Amino acid sequence: MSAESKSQQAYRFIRERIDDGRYVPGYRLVLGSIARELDVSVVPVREAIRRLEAENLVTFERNVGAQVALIQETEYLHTMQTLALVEGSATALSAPLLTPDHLSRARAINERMRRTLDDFEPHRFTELNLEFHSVLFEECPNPHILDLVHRGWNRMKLLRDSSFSFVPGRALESVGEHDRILDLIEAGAEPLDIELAARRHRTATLDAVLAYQSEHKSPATDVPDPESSEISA
Amino acid sequence: MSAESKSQQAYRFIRERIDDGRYVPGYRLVLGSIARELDVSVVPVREAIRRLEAENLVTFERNVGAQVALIQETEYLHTMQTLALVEGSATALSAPLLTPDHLSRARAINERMRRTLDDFEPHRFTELNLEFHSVLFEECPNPHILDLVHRGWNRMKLLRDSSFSFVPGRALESVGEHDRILDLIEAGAEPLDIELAARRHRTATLDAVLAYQSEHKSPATDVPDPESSEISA
DNA sequence: AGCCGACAGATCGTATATCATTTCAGATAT
DNA sequence: ATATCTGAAATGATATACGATCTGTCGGCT
Repeated sequence: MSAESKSQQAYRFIRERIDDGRYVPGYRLVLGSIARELDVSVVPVREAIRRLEAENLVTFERNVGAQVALIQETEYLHTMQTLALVEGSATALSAPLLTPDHLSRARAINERMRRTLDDFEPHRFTELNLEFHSVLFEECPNPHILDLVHRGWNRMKLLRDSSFSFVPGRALESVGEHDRILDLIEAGAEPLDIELAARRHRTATLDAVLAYQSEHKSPATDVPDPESSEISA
Repeated sequence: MSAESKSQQAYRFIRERIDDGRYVPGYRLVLGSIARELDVSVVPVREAIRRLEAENLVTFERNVGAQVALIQETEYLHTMQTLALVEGSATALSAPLLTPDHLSRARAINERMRRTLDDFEPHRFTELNLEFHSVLFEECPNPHILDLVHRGWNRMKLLRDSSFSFVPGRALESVGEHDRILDLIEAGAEPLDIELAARRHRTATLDAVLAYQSEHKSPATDVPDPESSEISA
């Protein structure tokens, strides 16, 4: 009894690989290859790719094929701007519903983040950052907004280049802002104040990233060669 | 030379019917029937439905089939809350980019809205309302946020019951708020003030709708009978 | 050498066919 | 009369097959 349809299976298969970076942006998704790898026909794979396309994780061009979405800088800006908006709102909506338990868990995660700064672990820092906000959003009463947050995060993950998500000088400030947001929530601040604080938290990170980028004079995003990231059979 | 793939054709076909109400919420989308009607096979139709599913316009259950999405009251609340958020942001982002031409066009539409109130034309009013905001969003620099606005509108359209989108006593206020928003933009107000004004504009409408609903004691949303809304061949 | 067109391989797009699951009507038993 | 069973019809899910389109390469021409 397969509890999961083959199209769902294909969806998870591809999605997993995009998330963990095995399929980098620009990697070409060939229907036939994926179908063979999963031992299914191309029809369910097409469906899976269509769904990923609707989620903006892959682009699909007629008679050409699909590839993991490439993020351009301007695209990145728009995504982060939207993310700031929905994260701010999600935080404000959740705030009045958070229990002391939530808050203490969030503080604990934040402490761990602080510790990852001593050892230099950008990847772990980023992970914990998502965990931190996930705790805050656990009680979010509006699933739509939560869904938008997740979409934003997924798009962010398409940037494997860590310089897009971690700026050394910025990390400490970020941890401090987390604490301040928790303070606001604990103090029962106005929802709008919480919303704007959370929003600024994201936009400040964005600004830091952009400053860091231009400072380090990174050349334009290059398209990775699909072949070079082929999965070894 | 068909510039449009059959799956896109099927998508537009269904989408059109959902938008204009021929397929009411709850209407069952039978793959085979739609395929025959379009004289294509079921494969492209499935793809089209998957895409609509990703847009939350239809629900698709394994081995059971697809139907036009049903909106529950709580769902409606979440949608409107999200819409208030993204419309507010879209308005604020657009504001500094609007030319006098945009503003005068918006005012003209708003005047027409005022006129529809004399004659009782709720449907026309709702149409013009979308037009009004569309003009404001023409220059929106963030396509993601604009996309979210459109998704919100589409979901709103699933509520064919006009009492969900038009409250007689509220309409006049709404027109007044439009003018006030335009005034703010024209005066070069702070983006945040514009954002909050636009947000309140939507939430106020929502509140009015809910008050109107409970006042008129509408029974719980009922699931329309798919058969009763069959298209006459 | 560089440009252009034809060919071949790869890949996508869709129709058709078959299998699986659900649904529902009608029969049967309690 | 109600509940349950059963089997056929409807519908969805997937595999396979074939045609269409694209892409890149090879050879000829200027």
